[in-house]
Amino acid sequence: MPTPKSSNEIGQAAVKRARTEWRTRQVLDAASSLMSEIGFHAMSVQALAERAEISVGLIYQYFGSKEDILQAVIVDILDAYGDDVPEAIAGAGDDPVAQLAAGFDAYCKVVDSHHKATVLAYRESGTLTEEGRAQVKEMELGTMEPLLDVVRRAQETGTFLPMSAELIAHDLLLLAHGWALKYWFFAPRYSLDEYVSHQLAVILRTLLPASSWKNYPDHLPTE
Amino acid sequence: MPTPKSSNEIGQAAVKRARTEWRTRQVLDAASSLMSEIGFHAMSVQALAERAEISVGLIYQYFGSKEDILQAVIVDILDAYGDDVPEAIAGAGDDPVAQLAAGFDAYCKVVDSHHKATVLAYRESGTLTEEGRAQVKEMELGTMEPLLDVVRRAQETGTFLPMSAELIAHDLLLLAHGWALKYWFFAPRYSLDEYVSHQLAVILRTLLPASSWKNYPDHLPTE
Amino acid sequence: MPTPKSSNEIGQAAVKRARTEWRTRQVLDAASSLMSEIGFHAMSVQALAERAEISVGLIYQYFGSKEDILQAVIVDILDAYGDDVPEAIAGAGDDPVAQLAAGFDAYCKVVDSHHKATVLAYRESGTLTEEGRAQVKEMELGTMEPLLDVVRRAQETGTFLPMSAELIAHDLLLLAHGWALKYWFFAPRYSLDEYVSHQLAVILRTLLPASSWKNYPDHLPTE
Amino acid sequence: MPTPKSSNEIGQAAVKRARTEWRTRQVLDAASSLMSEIGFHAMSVQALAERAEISVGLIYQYFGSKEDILQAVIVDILDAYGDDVPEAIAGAGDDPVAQLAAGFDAYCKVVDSHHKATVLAYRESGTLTEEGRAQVKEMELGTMEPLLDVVRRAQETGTFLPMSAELIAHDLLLLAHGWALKYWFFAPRYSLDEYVSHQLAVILRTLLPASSWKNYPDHLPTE
DNA sequence: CATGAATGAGTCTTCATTCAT
DNA sequence: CATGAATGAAGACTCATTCAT
Repeated sequence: MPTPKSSNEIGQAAVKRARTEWRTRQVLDAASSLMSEIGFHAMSVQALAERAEISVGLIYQYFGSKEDILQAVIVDILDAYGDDVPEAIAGAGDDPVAQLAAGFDAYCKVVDSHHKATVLAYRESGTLTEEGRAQVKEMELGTMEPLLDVVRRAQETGTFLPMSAELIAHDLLLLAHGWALKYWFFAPRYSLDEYVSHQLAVILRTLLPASSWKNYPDHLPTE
Repeated sequence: MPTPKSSNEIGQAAVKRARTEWRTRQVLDAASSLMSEIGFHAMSVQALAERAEISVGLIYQYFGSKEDILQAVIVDILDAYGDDVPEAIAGAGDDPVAQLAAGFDAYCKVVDSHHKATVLAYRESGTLTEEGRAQVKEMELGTMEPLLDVVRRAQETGTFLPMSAELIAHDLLLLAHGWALKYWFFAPRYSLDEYVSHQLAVILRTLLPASSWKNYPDHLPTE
Repeated sequence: MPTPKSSNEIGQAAVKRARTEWRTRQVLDAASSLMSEIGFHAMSVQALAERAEISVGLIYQYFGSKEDILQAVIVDILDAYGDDVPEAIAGAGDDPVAQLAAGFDAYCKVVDSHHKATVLAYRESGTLTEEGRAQVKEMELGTMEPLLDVVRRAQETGTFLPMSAELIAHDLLLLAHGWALKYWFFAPRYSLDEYVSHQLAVILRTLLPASSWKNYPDHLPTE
Repeated sequence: MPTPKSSNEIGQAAVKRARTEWRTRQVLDAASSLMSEIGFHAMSVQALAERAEISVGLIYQYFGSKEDILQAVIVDILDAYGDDVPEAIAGAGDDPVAQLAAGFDAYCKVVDSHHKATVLAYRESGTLTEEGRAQVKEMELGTMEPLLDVVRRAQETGTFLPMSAELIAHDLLLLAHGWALKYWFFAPRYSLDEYVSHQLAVILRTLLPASSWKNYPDHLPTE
């Protein structure tokens, strides 16, 4: 006996979609925390189901395989950068130094709030399929893009010295990720702000001609 | 403790020890390459045995568990730093800039030649036991020590600016490891030397007062 | 805890419970027969699964380990005594001799019907954990209790001679178990009834004063 | 180069034989204690070699397989009865009651001194091959023989009542073995002598006509 | 004789995935 | 939709046995 199609069918579909989204999020969050704690391989799908308060079978209706979950978790983190970093840059006015400072700060804040998941992404990306890995690599390069743009534009206007913007952008990423990768070392010794200031100064002393350092007393200590 | 056989008993013991060492190395090398390729968890002990051309049982005579092998592989890499880096520094004369350049260069060369295993160490150190992880952490800090010393001594003589030597040393490590962590990105685009020059310049511009840059034309481009 | 389905939810739960019980019994019976045939250690879990017509994985959903199965099998046998022996005694009237005869007979009948499993319990109890062994010991003493009670009460009324009731009860157990332990010798030569009569007579001639033997012509042959 | 055959070749052979015997005993003793502690299956040949202070390879020159060792250990115990029990009976004079008492006492003393190995024989005899088991069964019946003979002869002279001598002899064995099988229960509560007296009395009250009990005040308490 | 390094088949156990309900 | 019972392939690890030295 087929379901009677009532007039509020659209409303029901919306409810359905919302529920699906809610379930997916629940699984993703549970997976993220569980994997961070014990790692992808040590996490059984049954354990994940328990943590997510969902049945094993249902998980397999949202995700095709255990690996798909890992993929989704990593993508989920990388998505976070897409929103926050450009927003911070956009709100930093016209000065490229301020833009870079704001962007890097935002980037590091995301790393900090997801520091376990960030390490997870480093650790488990080798577990993904070739395609999955490719997607993650591409997305990661994408998170770098806003910072890269700031550097390139400032080089064009002559504010930053000419040098490989790519390398510099990678350094920024690496130093930001470093906060997560060596969290056990840094977190007990430095505040996130101290860490960010230091690393930003390192990069700015490379990017800016020494003669203009004095214009940025907030970011570069006078010698 | 039965009857001693003959006068060349010591020779026989030496042969035995040599064989043991050779086997251990065989396993370690096979494990390192196999784990780098497919990861620790995906590597079955059976597969390791085949790659090492040794029986499964014998592996367990040298290593207590699969995890012990991982631990040994990681320690094995970390050992490589202990020899090369101090030697490079010692052979670099009295100038701290030259020392840092030589040390960092040596460090990066080790990273480069073990770049897969270096990534492995990042990836899989979470798989180790608490003690194992502690040992690895400590050893890793140990690899940093020689570079840290150079920085500290140069700060005392006023050659380097005063700042957190610890943070700088960690940056050096991170940037060196970055070569391995993003090998897929860097290696096709830059030579190792280019990478090293760039990163060294970044750090030196931070450590050296701008007024002394001109004294190191090899490491710092004139603006 | 998702939406309750319908009014027959309780019925479904009952079905589930029944299936679980059935499976457990399936495993226990298969294990009992297989272990009796070839021993605990020679029985692989794979073989057990095949005999029980169940998958290996499912066995581990009901039992935590192979040893748990052994424990359960032994406990299962010991449980059989708890029901039959007291019932037989209760149905034997007021005469302690009749009670002892009925109890011992029931005991031996249980031994007979589980003679392989009884030997199994002797053989493999050393394989259990300390706690498992303790539980089995205690349960075994429990199976003795009803017979011990009969003896003690009859001693109080003077029907039985005063002597260590404990030793007598243990003798009864031992002689009953003897039927299983030396089944290969006894079974082809004597019927169970003959065996029981003989052993009961041995014990009664010890417990009863010679003067009262004539009152029990069914159990004690006149000289 | 073949061994030079010297004149004291016979002496050397004797030395060789003695050494072999000594090694065999060492293995047997180590096996007996090790198996009693942890069981046959839990005992690895390598562990046995260590305990026996002998190499693994050498064990396999004296015994064809691990099971052979078990067989040898059990036979070794059963041999002990062959010497002691007949001797005790022979030294007990002409009275069958005294003979039985002496024989049973000797039997129990052997059980007591090998109580762990006795349990071992019960536990692990199922592990033997068909032939091995047959040999052990036969030998066990052999240990019963001397006691069986005493009973039969006394029945012929009318000292003991006519009844199945076989059953009685088995009871004696069972009760003797009971000391080992329930050592954990009996040993802390009774001395071996008390145990033997009790069990002997049980059997004698069955074998002897009540009218002759008074003639054996040492073994049978007057009512 | 004596050693113990070497083998590899076989064991218990886990867990991703499916599917009847 | 949702469940979780059921599956069985695959993995780490052990250990009886052999054999070159």
